[in-house]
Amino acid sequence: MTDVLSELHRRGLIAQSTDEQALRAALAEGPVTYYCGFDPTAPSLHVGHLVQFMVLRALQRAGHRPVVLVGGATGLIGDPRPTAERQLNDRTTVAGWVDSIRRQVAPFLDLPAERDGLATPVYVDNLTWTEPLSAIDFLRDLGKHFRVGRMLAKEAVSARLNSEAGISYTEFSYQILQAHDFLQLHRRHGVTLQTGGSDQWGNLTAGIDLVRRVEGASVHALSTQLVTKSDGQKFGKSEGGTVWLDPQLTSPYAFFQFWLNADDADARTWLPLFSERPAEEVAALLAESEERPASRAAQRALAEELTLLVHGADELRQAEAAGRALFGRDDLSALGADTLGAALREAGSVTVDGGTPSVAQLLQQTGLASSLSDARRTVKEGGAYLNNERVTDADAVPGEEAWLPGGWLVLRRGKRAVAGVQRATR
RNA sequence: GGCGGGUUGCCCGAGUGGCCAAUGGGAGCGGACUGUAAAUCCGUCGGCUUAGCCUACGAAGGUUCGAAUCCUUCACCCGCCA
Repeated sequence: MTDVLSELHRRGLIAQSTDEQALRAALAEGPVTYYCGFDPTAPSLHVGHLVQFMVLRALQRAGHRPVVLVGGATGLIGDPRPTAERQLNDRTTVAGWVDSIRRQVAPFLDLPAERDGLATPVYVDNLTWTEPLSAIDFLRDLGKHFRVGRMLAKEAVSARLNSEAGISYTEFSYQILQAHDFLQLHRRHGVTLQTGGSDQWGNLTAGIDLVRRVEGASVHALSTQLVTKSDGQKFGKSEGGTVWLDPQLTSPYAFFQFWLNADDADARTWLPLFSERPAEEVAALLAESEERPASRAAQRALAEELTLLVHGADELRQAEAAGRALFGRDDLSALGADTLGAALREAGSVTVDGGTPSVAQLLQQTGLASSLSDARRTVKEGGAYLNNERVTDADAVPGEEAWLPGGWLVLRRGKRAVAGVQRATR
């Protein structure tokens, strides 16, 4: 059995762990059943969640057994964020998100299970055991094991107590529910290890304490390093906002572009985190990036590997081709209708029927501009292009000669944001 | 329950009757430079049928020719006291 911990360390994935000697021994001894939870706070997971999958996959590859929890119950309560109280989402919304996230998680672990004969993941929803829990049970059976002093000392809670926002009793209780999850999974599936983000450390240890008190068993926790950006901004945002894993919310093309556009400094720190290539290959790519930054070797490797993982081979091929076509030096009219159409559909496009709208309207309809005012502003700033030519009049309507083969217009905002407009055929 | 402080645009934060769509900083967006990078500089940064109009400063009312600014009530947050 390979030493997973060493791999995880090498890749910079580990932030903290409980007694590493003991954990290493447990992992070496035989298959360990481990879990990681995802709360449904949005319809989709985003790139920030990928770190968790990297850890889950590495453990699975090393012969251990994954359990994936989707927090149908905890999603209704809300894990305290450092800044402010969460807005509660209604039950049907959360239930819908549980389903979509559950489906989204599948390819990460099911595919290796199927293809490489690794352990098949078990999927659970904590609503199963949290919903039937009465207030009496909650307070008597669980509450008694928690000391308020310790709960208050958790960073997530103390940060909020010291902030203007304060904290509600609802969110204060969150750690008890997550600790309960660990206990339930320990009982039901023999789970002895929980992984999660470094911001989850308090919740992870709450679970360990509860299992020890109730079952007298010693279990482990592993937290992942927070992925950062060199300029201090939050990881996982791009021009269009959050980079989602759901292709409906973030197209495979946009996903690919997100990685390709990473800062040099970021790409180098992210590559070991997100790449499952052998260590020597990663080292070679980093060296290449260092010597010839313009090659963007690290960025390319990230874009290719992760698009393949999240969206599959077909989508990767199309995303790559689209990028080549739209950012190529070639004249747009030199592209064939097929290439152009495929690229623009990948980048995002709209169809117009009837009269052609003005440039400003098209910018807004394609989502390149958030409003008509924004579109006009963009044109005024010289940031709007039609078929690679700068547009100067926001109210101008593209003439007959503007339409490219296949009935396409190529609209661009700034250097990178591209969208297609197709004329309806009738 | 009482007293005090607070709630401003994506975020932080000025503004205490007209010159306020609201100073400043950050983020975002665009331009120049580049490598579809970073840094830097410049511009921009509520919406619309864009030389004009509409909606906005926790919510609802009120005073006033005129309110983010004054008054009343409500909601929420923070602190101190019971």
